[in-house]
Amino acid sequence: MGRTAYCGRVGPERVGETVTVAGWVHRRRDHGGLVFIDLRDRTGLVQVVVSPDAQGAFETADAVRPEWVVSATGVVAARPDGMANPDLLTGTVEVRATALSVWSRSETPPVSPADGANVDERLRLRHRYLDLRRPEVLQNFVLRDRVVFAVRRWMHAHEFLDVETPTLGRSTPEGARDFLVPSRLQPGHVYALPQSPQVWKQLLMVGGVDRYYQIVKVFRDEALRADRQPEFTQIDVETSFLSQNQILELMEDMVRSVFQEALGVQLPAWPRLTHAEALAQYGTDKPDLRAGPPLVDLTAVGQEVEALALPDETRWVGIVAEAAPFSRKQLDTLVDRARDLGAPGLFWIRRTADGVRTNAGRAFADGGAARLADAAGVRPDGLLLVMAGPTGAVHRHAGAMRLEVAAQLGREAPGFHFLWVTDFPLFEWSEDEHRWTSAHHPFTMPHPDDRELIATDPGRARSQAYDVVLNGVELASGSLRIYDSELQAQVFSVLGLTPAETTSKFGYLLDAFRFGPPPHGGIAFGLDRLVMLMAGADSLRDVIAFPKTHTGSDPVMGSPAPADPGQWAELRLTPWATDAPPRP
RNA sequence: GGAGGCGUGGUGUAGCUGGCCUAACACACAUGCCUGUCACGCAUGAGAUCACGGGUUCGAAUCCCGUCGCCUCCGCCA
Repeated sequence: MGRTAYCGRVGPERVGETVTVAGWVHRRRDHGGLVFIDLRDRTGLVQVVVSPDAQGAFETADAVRPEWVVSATGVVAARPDGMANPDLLTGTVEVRATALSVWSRSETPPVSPADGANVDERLRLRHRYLDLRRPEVLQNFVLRDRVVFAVRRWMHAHEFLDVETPTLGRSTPEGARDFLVPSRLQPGHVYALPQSPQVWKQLLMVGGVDRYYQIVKVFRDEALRADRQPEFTQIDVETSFLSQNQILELMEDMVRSVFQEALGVQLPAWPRLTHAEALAQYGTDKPDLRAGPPLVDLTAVGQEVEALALPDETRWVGIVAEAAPFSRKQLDTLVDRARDLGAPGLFWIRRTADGVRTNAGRAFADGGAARLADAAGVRPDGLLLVMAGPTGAVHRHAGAMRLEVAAQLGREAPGFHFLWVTDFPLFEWSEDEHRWTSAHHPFTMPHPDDRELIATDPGRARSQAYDVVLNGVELASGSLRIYDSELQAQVFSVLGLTPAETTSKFGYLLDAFRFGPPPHGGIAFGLDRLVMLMAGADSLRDVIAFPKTHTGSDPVMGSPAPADPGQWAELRLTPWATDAPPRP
């Protein structure tokens, strides 16, 4: 064996040297009397030339096939005049082989590393080892490594301790569905895989760790999406004795330094919006700042000019865009799309040389459409989309339409647009369960100004919780935590947890809080999402080496798989027949 | 839990308003020829129970029903 050079790094500076390169046969071009082999490894391609003078090697070159593993020894030579390949990093040189060894053979691969990505993704995932041989696939993992390394370097420099927490834990109420692991030693009892190391890291703060981080797998048994996997990796962080503002600044600095180090990108300071501002301006708690200007509040004018006899509290919201790219038909499509979202309707107002055009008909009193366009600052050849409805719903719909418009324009600004969203509500009303639930999690510190509201008007109480949003994707979520047992008990009671339940479910945390818990707070970043966005990928699957499919199965090993009867017996469990009726 | 899309040699697709399909094309593969190619070229050849099950029909890749798998979205995801 004895490789002395990576294929992709055999450059003109090595001309004259004898090297041994090793890797996979990418392509073979056999000219009868002369054989060219493109040899590929992690770093790229280099052309190996085998001529009939090289006895032994020539016969071998005749036999090799794509994806065989070979090594070639030879002199690095400049290519003859006019024979350079500008598409190849190593295109000005070639390795003139004197020896060629076959280390292993390959059957014809089901997905060809040489033939690009245009293959069914499931097949690529099933044979991920073949997919990974493609440099553009591996590249994402090179980036991921750089990101992780940059995070660790920053953390270490800022005195954060990497402390591991258990993977086998306890199921907790609230939040996502847990993955459960049955205990053999204690039949009938289960562990839960962590949805986050939340409670552990709070206990570490009580333990005086002061600054903790961990790059750690977490698990949530919920429906999957392009940006959601059942197991994923968090950059989990917790600190003591810092204000919310200090935490935000620290974390922003961390991400900035990671972008600088891993991508060479200098990020500007991140804007901050409160949750209420985000909803009002973008109709979502994860605004995509690339998708055009914010929503415009047109309530004052809208209420004045509307001729529909809408309720007094109706809010009016506008989206401003260029008109030119939208045909009449596309505008109709937008109206349909708004209905699909559940919005009552969508008016478009188009400003032309000779006034305005609109689909609003008699919805507005005379000149109403023009007045709305004025109020929204629509320029000539501009377009205004107007929606009306109750606060909240109309913003949500308009926010979705804003993204729809941006998608149709196809002009999302490039780059990384971060922001902080702060002051999330403490509670959300669950229609399903008919009770208050935590907007973030049950340990979230209420906003200091809203303590009274917890008892009197929980829905209006804000929390000291914050999110990092990047290009419309929720990238991180965190909060200051409650460290006072009484306050914690009050929050539990709003959530409808009885003292007996809290003792049984969270007693260990409440116990710890009896022994001097420091003020603390933290955050968790979705590492996979971060890398996905940095890589410009569309799916988490592109940045996870062996991802699960949409239905949670692993195409490589074929998990989940039935357990055999002996395993069930050991656990004292009996699986329900899959065709059995749902449990009562 | 719901909506939509897709499933045809190893791969990507065409065919899918039923018979002309004994399923076409490209790539890959095999054999042979070729000393400057780089998606090499040329010639010849092999390779598919059209995802699975059922139905309609004289006749189904094509129409209908169901199942499975994959993808996207809504619900869900503290």
